[in-house]
Amino acid sequence: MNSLSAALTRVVQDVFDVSIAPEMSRPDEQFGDFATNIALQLAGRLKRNPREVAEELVSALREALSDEVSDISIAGPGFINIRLSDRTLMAAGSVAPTNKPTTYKDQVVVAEYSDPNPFKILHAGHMYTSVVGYAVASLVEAAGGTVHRVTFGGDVGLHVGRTMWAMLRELGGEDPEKLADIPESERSTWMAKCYVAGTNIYDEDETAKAEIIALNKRVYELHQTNDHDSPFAQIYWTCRQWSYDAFNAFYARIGTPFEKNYPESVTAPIGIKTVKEHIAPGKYEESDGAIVFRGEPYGLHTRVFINSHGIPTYEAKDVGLIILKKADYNFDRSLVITGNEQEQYMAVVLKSIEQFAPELVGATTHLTHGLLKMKGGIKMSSRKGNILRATDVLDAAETANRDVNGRDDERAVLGAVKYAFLKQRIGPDIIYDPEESVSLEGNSGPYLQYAHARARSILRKSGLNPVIPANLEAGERSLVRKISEYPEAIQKAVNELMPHHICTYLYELSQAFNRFYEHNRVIGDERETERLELVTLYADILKDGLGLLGIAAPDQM
RNA sequence: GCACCCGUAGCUCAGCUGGAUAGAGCGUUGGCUUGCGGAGCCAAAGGUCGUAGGUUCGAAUCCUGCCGGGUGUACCA
Repeated sequence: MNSLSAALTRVVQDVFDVSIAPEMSRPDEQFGDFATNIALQLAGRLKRNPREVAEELVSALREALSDEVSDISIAGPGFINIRLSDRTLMAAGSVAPTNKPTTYKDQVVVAEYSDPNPFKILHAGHMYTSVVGYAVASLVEAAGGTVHRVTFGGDVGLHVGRTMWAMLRELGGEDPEKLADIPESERSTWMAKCYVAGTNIYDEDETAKAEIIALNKRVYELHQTNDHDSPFAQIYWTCRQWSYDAFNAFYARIGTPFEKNYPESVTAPIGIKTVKEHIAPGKYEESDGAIVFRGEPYGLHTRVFINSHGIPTYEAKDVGLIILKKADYNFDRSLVITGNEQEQYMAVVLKSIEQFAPELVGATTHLTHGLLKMKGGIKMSSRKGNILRATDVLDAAETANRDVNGRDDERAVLGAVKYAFLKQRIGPDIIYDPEESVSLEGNSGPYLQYAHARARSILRKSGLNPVIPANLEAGERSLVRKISEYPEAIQKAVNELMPHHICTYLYELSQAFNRFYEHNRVIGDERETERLELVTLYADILKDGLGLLGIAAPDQM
C-alpha cells in the first residue's frame, strides 16, 4: 500500500524530522491489515522508548489517515498495526486482479533455459527447467517487460561425435538411405541408444575414442564448409532435425514453446573469434596449447575456452551466445536459468567476459536450480541410459491421475506436474511425487484448478450482476483482505524471480475462499450480488495467477 | 585440499533484506454435513529451526567454528 507508507514517511518527517523509508508488512489478521516496525527502528536512532515513539506516531497517523483507516493500535514492543476501513480495503481488492508491478516496464529481457542437446534425449531436468524458466519469464512479462524466451543447445561437440559414431555403426557405414528404416516414433530412442553406446565405447576403447574425436572435428568442418550433401552430412542434418522436431513437439505439448533456438554451431564461431580477439595477460591466455581464462585471482578456477585441437569448448560457445543475444535483442537484462552444477562454471565465463564487455555481464542474471528427483529415488545413470526421461515424468503423472482420480485429463496432469515443480523455491533439489501432485486434496495444481472451476460454477448459476460491497461482514472481510494481497505477492515473486511465491499465495487465497464459502451462502442470500463480486475477484485472480505459472484454469472440469 | 549450495514437524516444503505465539500440505486422532461442485470446514497431537559460540533490545533469519549431505574444481556439456 503505497499511500500508507507515503503517509507514514510524511508523519515521521513531521514528528521526528527523520527521513526514513518505512517497511510495511502483513501481520496476522488478528492484529490488522498492515503492520510496521518503524517505531522500533526510530527508537534506536532517537534513543527513546519505542512505545512512546509509537504513541506519538499513532496520534499523528490517525489524523493523517482518518479517511482510509478504521483503527491504528500499538502492540508488543512497539509495532504499529493498521486496520483499513472496509471501503479502502474493498478498493484495494477490486483492483487486485489487474494491478501489476512495473519493475520491468519498457525493458527487453531475454530468458534462456532448458538448453537441450540434439543427438541426446530430453530428460526430466529439461522438463523442470522449461516449466520454471517459462514461469520466471512470465513474471517479467507481468511486470511490464518484453520477454524473449530462447534456448541453446549443442548441435556440435563431443556428444555429437559419440552419437554419430554409434549411428554409423548401426547404419553399417555412411549410408543415409538406411535412416529411412527407422520408424518415426523410434527416432528419439534410437539416437538415445546410440549416444549411450558411443559414450561407453569412448571410455573403453582407445581406437573408438580416437575415431569419435575425429568425427567431432568432421562435424565442425561440415558447418564451416556448409556441407549438406555428403553422405556423412546428410546423416548429421537429418538426425539433428529429428532431435529438434522431437524437442519442439514436447515443448508444444507442455505449453512452453521457445521463440528462438541458438545452436552451438552458430555461437561457436563468434565465441572463437571473440576469445581470440582478447588474448592478453589477465584475459584469455595460452596454456599447454589451449586457450584458458585464469579465475584464481577472483577466487574462481581456470577453465579452457578453446582446447588444444583448436576446438571451442562450451565456455567459448557461451561467450558467443551472450554476444549474439545482445546483437539480436539488445536486451536490458539477460536471464540464464540452469542447473546449479553450472554455477561456478558460469562465474568463470562471466568473469572472463567482464574483462572486455562488463556491461554485458552487469546485465546478466544467472539463476540456478537443483535436480529433479522422483519420490522413491529412481537410480539414474546416463551412461547406462536408464535416465529419467521427460516423457517418463509425464507418463508417471498420467498413471497417477488414472490411479488416484480414475480419469484422463491432460490439463489436470500438466497442471499437476507444473504446480508441483513451481511450488518449491528455485534452488535446492526437488522431489517429485506423482500421486501427491495429481491429488485434488491439499496444495496441488488440480486443487487450484478445481477451486477455480467451482467459483465459475457459482457465477454461472447465479446470473445476477455483481455489486461492489460498501461494507463487509467479517467472513467477507477476511476474503477481501487476502484478495487485496495479490499485487504484493506478484511484486515479491518479481523482485526475487521466484514463482513459488505465487503458488503459496494462490493456495492461501483458495483456503481463505473455502473458509468463506463454508460459512457464507452466496446464491439466495440477501448479500448475493455483493458476494458475487468477491467470487468474481477470487476467480479472476486464480485464473490470472495460474496463467503466470503456465497452468490452465478451465471453467469446468 | 580449496570454492559454492543445502540441513526447519514422521514425510514434502514455506518462512531467511532480524521483529509479535516458527507456518502449510500429506500422514495420524477427533468432530461437522438433507443446501451454491464436501475434491470442503472445525479442532488436536507433532519442532533443542543440524550443533556450539558471537553480534543485537530482539536471531530459524546476520557472522564464525564444528558435524552431516550435495556440487564444482583445464582441454565434456
